[in-house]
Amino acid sequence: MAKPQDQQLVEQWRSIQTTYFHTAGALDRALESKFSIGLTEFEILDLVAESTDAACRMKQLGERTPMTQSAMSKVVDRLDKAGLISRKSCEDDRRSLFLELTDAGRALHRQAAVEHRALLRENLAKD
Amino acid sequence: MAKPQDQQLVEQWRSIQTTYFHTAGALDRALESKFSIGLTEFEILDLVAESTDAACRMKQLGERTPMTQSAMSKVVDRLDKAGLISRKSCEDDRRSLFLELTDAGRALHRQAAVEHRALLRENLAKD
DNA sequence: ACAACTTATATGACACGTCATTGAATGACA
DNA sequence: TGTCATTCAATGACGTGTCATATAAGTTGT
Repeated sequence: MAKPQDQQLVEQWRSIQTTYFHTAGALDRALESKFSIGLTEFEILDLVAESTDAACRMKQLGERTPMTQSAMSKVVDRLDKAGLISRKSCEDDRRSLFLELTDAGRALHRQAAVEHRALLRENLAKD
Repeated sequence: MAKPQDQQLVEQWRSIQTTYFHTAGALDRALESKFSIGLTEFEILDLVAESTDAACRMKQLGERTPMTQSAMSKVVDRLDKAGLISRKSCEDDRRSLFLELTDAGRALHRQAAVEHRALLRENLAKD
C-alpha cells in the first residue's frame, strides 16, 4: 500500500527526529545539571558570544535560530534575570535592544561550550 | 579561538535543529488546521497503523519513537478521547494495553498520511 | 504463600513554547 | 504635521512535555 519512496521519506524524518531528541535531551540534561541552564539558554548565550560586531539586536538573533520571537524574548528574560546577559536599549532605534554577555555570562559560556561541543561530538559522530 | 572542527559540529547541529523545527512546525500546523490533530497524535496513529501484528502494546510503540512514556500515555489518552484509537486490556499481562485504530482513526490516518508525506517531501527534499 | 523487587501505564505539579495581542517607536506620505 | 501602517519586543492564556511518583500487575526467592 505505502509507496516505497514515501517509506524512505518517513524513515529519513524519523531519523532526524531521533537524533534531534536524543541529542537535545543529552545537551539539556548535562547543561542543566552542571551549569543550571537549559539548552535554549545556552544557545542564546552561544549566539551572542559569537556575534562579534555590536549589531547584536534580538532581531538579528532571531534570524539565526528557528526559535520564535516570543520564545527568544522569554529566554533572554531568564538570562537577564540570571545575570548572564544584559539588555541595553539602542539609541538609533529605541524599539531594538542590544544584547551582551555579562562577565558571569561570558565565563559560564566558556565552560559550558566545552561540554556542549563534547556532547555534540558524541551524539553526532557517524557511527 | 574556536576550533574549526567544533565550528563544523555546531553548524551540523544547527542544521539539524532548523530542519527539525521547520518541518515539525509545518507538519503540525497543517495537520492541526486540516484534521484537528497535532503532529504527535498523528505520529502515534501512524505507528499503530503500520504495526501489522496484534502485539501493538504501548510498550512496543515506545521503542519506536523518541517520545517519553509519559508523553505517549497522554497522547494516547487524547486519541482515545477523540475516538480515534481504542485501548483494550491484554489478557496475558493485564498491565499492558493493546492499541488499535477505530474506523474513524483509520479513515483520518489515511487522509492525514497523504498530507504528511507531501510535506515531508517538500521539506526534506535536497535543495 | 509471602515479602521484596520489577515492569506497564497513569497522573499531578511544574516549566517552557506558541499564538494572539499589546505597547511603543518608526516610517511613509498626503 | 497628522494619520495609518509597519516593526521590535513583551506579555497572558493556554497546550503539551518532563520528572517524579502512584497504581496495579507480574516475578522471584524463601
